[in-house]
Amino acid sequence: MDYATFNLSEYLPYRLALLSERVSRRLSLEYGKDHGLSVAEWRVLVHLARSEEVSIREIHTFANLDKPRVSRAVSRLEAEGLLRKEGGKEDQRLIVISLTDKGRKTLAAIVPDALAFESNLVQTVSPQEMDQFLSVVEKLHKVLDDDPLAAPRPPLDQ
Amino acid sequence: MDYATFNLSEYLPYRLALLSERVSRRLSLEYGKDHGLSVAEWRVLVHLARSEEVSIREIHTFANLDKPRVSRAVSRLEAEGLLRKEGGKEDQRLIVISLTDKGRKTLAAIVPDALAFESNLVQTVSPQEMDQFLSVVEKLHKVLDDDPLAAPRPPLDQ
DNA sequence: TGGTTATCGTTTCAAAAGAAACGAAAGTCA
DNA sequence: TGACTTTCGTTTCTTTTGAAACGATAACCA
Repeated sequence: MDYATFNLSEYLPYRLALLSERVSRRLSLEYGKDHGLSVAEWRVLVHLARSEEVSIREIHTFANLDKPRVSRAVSRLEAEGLLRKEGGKEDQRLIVISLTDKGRKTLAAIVPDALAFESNLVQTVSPQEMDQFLSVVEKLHKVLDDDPLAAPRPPLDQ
Repeated sequence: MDYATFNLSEYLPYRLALLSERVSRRLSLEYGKDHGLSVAEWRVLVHLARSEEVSIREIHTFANLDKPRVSRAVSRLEAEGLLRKEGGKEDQRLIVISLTDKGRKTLAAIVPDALAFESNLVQTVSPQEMDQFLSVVEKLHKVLDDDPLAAPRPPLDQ
């Protein structure tokens, strides 16, 4: 009957999910309100901010989104004129995705808000505290990296 | 063009989501594989571990699940015989949910695995590091608590 | 070279999600 | 009392999700 001592609100996986869900939901108001973007569309767009030409596969790998989600997000962003899709020249299977001017303008409008949101969020956390926090995050990831049943960690974006 | 320096993989909300998604997905294998539980069903069940009789509303409040999700998870768990639903005596609107013996057995089987998963996850993190980590988590929550647009934080389970 | 295998992006399809509306049961208050 | 409001859990309805299958292209290799 030992399970009676189990406390959900102190269970680390739940705590991580709770914080992440709260932050994500609040953040999505930031880019969803004015620009009607979903989480997937936001991630696709900001990934494009740093890399001029990418494939679906690359976004899938770097932004922790499964292939169908990327495919759909890219199609929607194309339909709204924020990016363009072209057939690959070298490899015909690949699709070359790049930002349009409208996409660049949208990014230029959203990114400062997103950064301000992050700054506000961490306003009471000192740089040392954040370093230590992130080092714990890294340790948790490392354990999962060694677990064959865990999803692989996306590579760092450059 | 300042957005070109934006790096998704260093953006805190994304880092939180990435870690949480990786942990949750791996954990769900633990209780999903043998017992076929969804995240919502798992949360409902472990909330019941500590409180004998609860309502849908209470689970909704404490386990960070919206009402339809709780309602459906409870119905499925009832269909599988892990819990029972009874009409409230005092307040006829409330539903009194309690574990069955089968539910208790399932909990007794799953909770040790879940705790072992957590122990394994934090194996390389010292108690002090975890305390500091959780204090940063708390600081981030506090900022959201002051934000009227953020979802309210669920109260601590006792 | 030709046959097999792997990878690309899309689509299918069944299940899950969640905002909104709902009926039913309390609570409020003139 | 009786109208109005609030809260409970469920259901409706549309959208999203994601595993699996798919056709198309490229890579491998005997």
